[in-house]
Amino acid sequence: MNKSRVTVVDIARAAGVSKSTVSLVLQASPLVNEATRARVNAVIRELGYVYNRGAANLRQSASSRIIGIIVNDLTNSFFAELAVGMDMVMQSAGYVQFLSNSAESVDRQREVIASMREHGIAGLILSPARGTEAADLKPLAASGIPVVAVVRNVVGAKVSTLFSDNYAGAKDAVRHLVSLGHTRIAFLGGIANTTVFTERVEGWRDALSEAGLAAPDRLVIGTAASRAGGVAAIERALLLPEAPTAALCFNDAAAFGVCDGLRAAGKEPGRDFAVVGFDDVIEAETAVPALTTVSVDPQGMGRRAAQLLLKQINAGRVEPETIVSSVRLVVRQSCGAGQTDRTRRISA
Amino acid sequence: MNKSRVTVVDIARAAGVSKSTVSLVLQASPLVNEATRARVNAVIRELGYVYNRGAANLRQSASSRIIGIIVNDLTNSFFAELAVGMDMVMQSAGYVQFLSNSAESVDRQREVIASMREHGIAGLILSPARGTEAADLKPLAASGIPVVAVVRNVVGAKVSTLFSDNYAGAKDAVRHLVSLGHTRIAFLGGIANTTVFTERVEGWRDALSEAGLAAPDRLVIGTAASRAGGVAAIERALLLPEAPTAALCFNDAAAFGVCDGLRAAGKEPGRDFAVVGFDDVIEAETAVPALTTVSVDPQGMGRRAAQLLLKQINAGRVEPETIVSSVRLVVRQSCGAGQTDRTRRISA
DNA sequence: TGACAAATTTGGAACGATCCAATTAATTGC
DNA sequence: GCAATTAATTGGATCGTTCCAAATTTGTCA
Repeated sequence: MNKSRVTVVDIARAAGVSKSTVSLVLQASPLVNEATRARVNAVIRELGYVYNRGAANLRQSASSRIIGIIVNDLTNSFFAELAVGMDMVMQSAGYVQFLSNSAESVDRQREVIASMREHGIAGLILSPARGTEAADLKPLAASGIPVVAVVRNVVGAKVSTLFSDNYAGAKDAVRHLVSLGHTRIAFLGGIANTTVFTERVEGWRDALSEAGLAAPDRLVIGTAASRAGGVAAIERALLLPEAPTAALCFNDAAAFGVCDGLRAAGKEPGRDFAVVGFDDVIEAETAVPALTTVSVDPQGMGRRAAQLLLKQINAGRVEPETIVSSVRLVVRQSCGAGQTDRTRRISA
Repeated sequence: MNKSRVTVVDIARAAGVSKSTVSLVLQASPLVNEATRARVNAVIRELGYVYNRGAANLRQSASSRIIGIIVNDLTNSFFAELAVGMDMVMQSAGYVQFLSNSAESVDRQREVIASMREHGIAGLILSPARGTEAADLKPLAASGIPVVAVVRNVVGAKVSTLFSDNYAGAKDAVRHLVSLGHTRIAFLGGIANTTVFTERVEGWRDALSEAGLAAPDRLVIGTAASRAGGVAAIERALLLPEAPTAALCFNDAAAFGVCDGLRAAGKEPGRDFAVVGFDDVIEAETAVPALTTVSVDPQGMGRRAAQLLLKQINAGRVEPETIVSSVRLVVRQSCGAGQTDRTRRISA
C-alpha cells in the first residue's frame, strides 16, 4: 500500500536538479536560485516528501533535535505540569522529546536512559527516581550528553541541577503561621530521607527556633507524599497529647489529604486548623478552601530546565551549573489568614 | 572531550572480526560461534559501545521502535494516567515514545505530528485536540503509519478508535440517582458540542425518560470541564426555580468543583446534594466525601490503546477497528448512598 | 569579446548498521 | 582421504542525507 518512501533523489529527479541542490533547498540555503528553490519546493509538496531526520543525524556533526525527559511520577500533577513546561520550550525550539515515566523505579529509569541513548538524544532532563546514583548518569556525561537534574539532585553526579528553594519556602511558610499566632505547628507528609524532605523540615525547624518555639521530632510525621499520605499524617497528628493547631505539609497533595482528614474528624481546615501546602499545583487555587501554599511554579521550573538544557546543548561545552529556583508563599484561605483571594468567584 | 562515537567497525577491529560478525552478535543471531560472541560482547562492554538505532532504521525494512503519543491536556490527571498506561506497555515492548501535549491546539498538534513523522515513528496514539480533522491524519494513513485515536474520535478519519462507553456510563449513573429517590437531576460541566459531552448527556436524558422523569434543557449546564467549571455550573444550578437535588457531572474534575461550590453555598455534598463524577481519577477515592463516579480506568485504557497500536504495527496491514471500553459505576459517598468504602481508612 | 569573479549546481564520499551472496573453516560420511 | 555438508565468517552494496571540492553557468567590466 505505502509505496517506498520518497527521498531527496526522487525529488531531484522530478525537479530536474541534483540531490545536492534539493538538500540545499531543504536547509534553506541562500546559495540556491529562487526559481530553482520554488520548483523544488513545489515538487516536495506534490510528492508528499517527508524529511528523514534519522538519515541526516547519521553524519557525525548534526545534533539530533531529540531530547529525553524522564520523570519519577507523571500521575502527580506537579510533575505533569513540569513536563508540560518543558514540552512548551522544546516544541518552540524545534525539538521533540521522548517523555517517560520511571514510576520511582531505578531499573526502569536505567532501561529508559539506555534506550534513549540508542536513539541519539542530544540531552536529558531527569527528575530522578529515588535511589538514583551518579553511576547511572556517568555514561551520558562521558559521551558529552548534557544532563539536567530537576526537583531532586543526584549526589556525586556532575550534572546541572535545578531545584526550588525548599529551605526558604518552608521557613517563610512557618513564619507566616507563627505570625498568625500558632505555637504548635506540625510538618506533615513526605518521605523522610530524601533531600527535599530534609531541606523542608530544616526550614520548618529553623523558623520555629527563630521564633523561640520548640520543634520536637514528634511533630514531624513522614508518610507518602500523596493525598492518602496526608490523611494518614493528620490522623496521627490529632492523636498527639498536645495536638498541633497548624501544619506545613510536604506538598499540596498531602495538604489536600490533610484537609480531607480534618473534615473527617469534624474540623474545618482554615477555621479550626491552619494548613499550608508546598508546590502550588493548579487545583490549589480552586480548591475549597483555597490552599495557602509555597508556590514553586512547576511549569516555570520545567521551562527553565528546558532552557538550561538547550543552552548546554548549544554551548557544546557541558559546564554543570546549579540553579536554585526561588519560591514565594501564596496566602489563601486554608491557613486561616482570612484573606479573600480576589480571583475566586465564590465567596459565601 | 567526547571522542567520536564507537561504531561496529571499532568493535570489529578490536575483537579481530568483521563488522558483519559484530552485527550478527548485536542481533543475537544463532549463526555465530559462542566463543566469538563472548569476545565481541566483552569488547562492546569495554569500549562502551552504544547501538545506533538511527543508522539501523535507515534500511527500509526496519521498524523504528518509536511511537508517538499526543494528548490534548497532560495537566489533566485523566490524560496523565492515560499516558502512563501507554508508557508501561510501550516500555515493556521495547519501544520509546515521543510524548507531547497539544494543549488543545490543532496547530501545535499538526506541528508535532509533522515533527514526529520526520523522526520516523512507527505509529501514533492521539487524544485529539478539539477541532482535529480527518485531513490532519490523512498523510499518516497514506504512508501506512497506524493511528489510534483515544477518548475522542476524529470524524471521517479511517483510524482505529478507543473510547469509553459514555452513553452507558451516564445512563447507569443516573439510574442509580433515580433509585435513590432523586427526581431533579442535573448534568453539570463539560463543553457542549463535543462528542463525549453529547454521548453523556444522551445517556442522562434516556435514563430520565426511562424513569418517566422530565429532562429539561435548563438542567444541562455546560461549562469548562474543570474544577472551576464545576463550581460555576453548580452556582447556576442552585439558582434555578426548582433546583436539582443531584447531579451527574461531566467528569471528576468538574465534580470536585461542584462539591467545592456546594460547600461554599453551605450544602454538604453527599448529604444535601448527590454528586456523581465521571472518569474515576485517583483522587476520587481519597477525596472527602469519596466521589461516586463512573470508572473509566484511564491507565487501563492507555494500556489497551498501546496494545492495539502495537498489534497494528506488527500486523503490517492497518485495519481500523473501534473499541468501546466498558465502564462501571463505583458507588462511594458523594451520591449519598451512604455505602462505606472498605478501602478507606478514615471513617468517623 | 575575453578574462575574471560571482552565483549556482553537482557528483561522489561519508555517516553506522544490515543483509546478501560468497568465501572460508570445521565436520561428517563413506 | 576426499567430497559433501554444515557452521562461521566476511566483503561489499545499500539506506537517505550532508558536505566538500570541483564543475558549470551567469554576470561584470575593460
